[in-house]
Amino acid sequence: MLTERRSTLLNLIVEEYVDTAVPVGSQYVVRKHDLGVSPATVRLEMARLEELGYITQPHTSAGRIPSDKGYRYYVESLMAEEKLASEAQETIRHQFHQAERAMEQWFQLAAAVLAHSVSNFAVVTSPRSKQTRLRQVQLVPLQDDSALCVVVLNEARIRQQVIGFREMDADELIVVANRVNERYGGLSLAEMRSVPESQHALDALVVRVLTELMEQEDAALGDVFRDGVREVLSQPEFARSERILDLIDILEQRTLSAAIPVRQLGEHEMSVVIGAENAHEAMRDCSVVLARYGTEGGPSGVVAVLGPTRMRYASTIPTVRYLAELLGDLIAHI
Amino acid sequence: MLTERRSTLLNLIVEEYVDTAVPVGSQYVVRKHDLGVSPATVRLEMARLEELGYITQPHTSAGRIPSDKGYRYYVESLMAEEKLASEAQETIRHQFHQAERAMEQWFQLAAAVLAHSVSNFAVVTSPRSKQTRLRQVQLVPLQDDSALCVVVLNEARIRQQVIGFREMDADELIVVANRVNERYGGLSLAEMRSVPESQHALDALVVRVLTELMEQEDAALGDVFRDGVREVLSQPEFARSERILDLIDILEQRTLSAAIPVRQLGEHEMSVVIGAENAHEAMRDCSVVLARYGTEGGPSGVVAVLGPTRMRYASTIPTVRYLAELLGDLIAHI
DNA sequence: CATTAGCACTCGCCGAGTGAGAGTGCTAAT
DNA sequence: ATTAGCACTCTCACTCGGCGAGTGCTAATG
Repeated sequence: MLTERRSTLLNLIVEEYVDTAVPVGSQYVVRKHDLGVSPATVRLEMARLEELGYITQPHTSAGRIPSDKGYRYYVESLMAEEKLASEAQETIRHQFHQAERAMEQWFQLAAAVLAHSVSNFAVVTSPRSKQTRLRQVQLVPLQDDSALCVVVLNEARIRQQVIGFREMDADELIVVANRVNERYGGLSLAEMRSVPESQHALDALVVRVLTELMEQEDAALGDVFRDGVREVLSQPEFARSERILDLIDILEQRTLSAAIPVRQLGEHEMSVVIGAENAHEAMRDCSVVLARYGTEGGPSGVVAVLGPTRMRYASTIPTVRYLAELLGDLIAHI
Repeated sequence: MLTERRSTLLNLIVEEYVDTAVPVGSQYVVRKHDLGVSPATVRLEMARLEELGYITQPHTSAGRIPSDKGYRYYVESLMAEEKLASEAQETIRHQFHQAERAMEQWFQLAAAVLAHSVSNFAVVTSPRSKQTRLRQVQLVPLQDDSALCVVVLNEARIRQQVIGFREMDADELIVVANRVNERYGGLSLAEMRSVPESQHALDALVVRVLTELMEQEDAALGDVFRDGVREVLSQPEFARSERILDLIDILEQRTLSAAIPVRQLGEHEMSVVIGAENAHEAMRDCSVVLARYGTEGGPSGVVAVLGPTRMRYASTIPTVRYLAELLGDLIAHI
C-alpha cells in the first residue's frame, strides 16, 4: 500500500501522462495542481515511488512516466471511472437502431463504434456457446456433380461448403437433407457421433462433412471483427517506430486470438492486461481491455480494446463495459 | 516515340530504381551496364528525357527517378514481362489444393498468396455476375416470434437476415419457404418484381426482405478479401511518412472500392493505374495492377495489387494475371 | 523529522556549421 | 555527335555548443 500522498501523486502522474504523453516533472505537478508542497518534496516522493517500481524515468533529467506496475495500481486502486456521458450512450444506442436488421453488421458496427469512441483498436467477436449444435442443413444443387451444403448452426451461424457427388438429382438432395435434419438436427458434435452411421451413402457423406466442419467450429473463436488500425497508429508512441509493423501484423492476422487472452475470462467479467503482462513480444507497450458479453451459460462473445499502455483507462473501461452490456442485450433478443 | 538509345536508358533507369529505390545517376548507369558511351552523353540524354517528362530529379544534383509518364511508357513499351517461375506456379497451385473444399477461404488465400508473392497489398473480390438471382430460401425458426431467413443466391452467395413475425409455427415456415422458392426461385430482381404479390401475408413479408437484400447485392461488389498491409508498409516510401495513415484508411475501409477502379475493366482484361492517375489523393505515389477473372458472361471478380509506383511491374503483372487465371479455372468448376 | 531553498549536474533537443560525396550542367576540344 | 574537364549544387551525416527542463544532494529551517 502507498501512503495517501504518494497515491495522489501517482494518480496525478498517470493522468497527466496519459493526457499529454510527456514525462511529468516535479515542478509541473506543483504548478498545475497545487498540493501544498514544494517541488523538492515532490521529487523526494517521486524518488521513493521509483524505488518501489511504480514509475520510471526514460533518462536521467527527464520527468517520470508510469511503469506497468504503476498503471496496474492506478487501474485497481486509484482510478475513478468516468461515467459514460448519457449523450454518448444515446449516440451509440442510436447507431445500433439504424442497423437493426442485419445481424452480421452488428459486430462490425460495434467494433467501429468502440474504436472511434476510445480512439484505439477494437475487436469484437460474434457470440457462440460452448457447444456447437446443428440446426439445419440445406443442399442446393450447383452443377450435375456438386452441391452447396448450407449449414445453419446455433446462434444463427452459417457455414457453407461445396460437396462433390458421383451423380445425383435435385429431388434426391431434398430427401437426403430431410433425412439428415431429422436424425441430426439439434445435436452437438459428440451426440452426432453416437448416432449409428446411415446406410445411405449420400447421407454418410454429408454427415462426414458436417462433423468435420463442426470440429473446426468448436475449436475456433467466433468470427472476429476489428476496426481502428488508424486510430491506434496515430498514437504518438507508434508514430515513428518499426514496431508498428509487428503490431499491424497482430492486428491484421488471425494471430489476434493469441494476442487477446480470451480464455481466462469468466462470464461478465472484465479484464485489463497491461504492457509486459501481454504474452506477445510486440505488445510490450500495449494494453488490452476486454469484457465478455452474453447470456449466462448461453452464447457469449468478447469485446476488446487494444491501445498503448498510455491509454485512458478511466474512460475506456466503462465504454467497453457499456458495449458489452449493449451487445448482451441485443443478442438476448434473438 | 523515343529513340532506341533513350528507350534503353529509360528502361535501365526504371529497373535500377525499382530495384534499389535510389535515384539513378549517370556514372552509375555507365559503370554497371556498359553502354559504349561516357557519363556525359548519358547526362545529355537524361536531360532530354527529363524535358520530355519521362524522368525527374528529386532535387538538383541527385540522380533521376522515373515519373508517372516514365513508368507508363515502361509498362506499355519497354517492359519484358518476367515469366513466372514454374516452381512459383507450382507452389501457388499447391496451396490451393490444400484448401480445396472451403470455397470461402479461396479468396482469402488468393489474397494472401498474391500479397506475399509480390510483396505488396493484394485485394481479391469474390465473383459475381451482373445480375443477382435467387436460388433458394430457407427459414429457420429461432424463437417464437422470429426466424432466420437464409438466402442462397447465385454463385453460392449466402446472406442471412433475422425476420420478426407476429406468430408462427415451424411447419408453416416450411410451407412458406417452399411456396416462395417455387414462385421466385431462379429469378432476378427485375423478374421478381413483375410477379404479382402473394396473398399470403408471410410470403409477402419474406419477399419484401428478399428484394431489399437483392437490391443491396446488385449495387455492391463482391465480398472483398485483402492481405498484405504489412508488406506494403515495409516499402521504404512509406516507412517515414504521415501518408501511411491515409493509406491504411484506404486499405482497411470500404473506401477500397473507390480506390480500385474496377468498373472500367472489361472481361479478361488487365489494367495498370499509375501514380497520379489514381482518383484518390492519398494514392498519388501508388500504383494498382488489376485483372478481372471469371467466365465469359458469367460471374466474375477482381484480382488486384496495390503498391508504391516504384513497383516491380515486370513480375507483378504476370503474377496477377496468373492468379486471375487460376481463380477463373477454380470457379469454372463449381 | 519532514520540508524546502539552493545549487551543481545531466541529458535530450535544436540549430548552425562543416566536409564529403554524388551528381549535374556547361564549355571547349575531339 | 561525343566526351573530358570543371565549377557548382545539394543532400547527408556528423559535430559542437547552448538552452531548458529536470534531477539529486546538501544544508538550513520550522
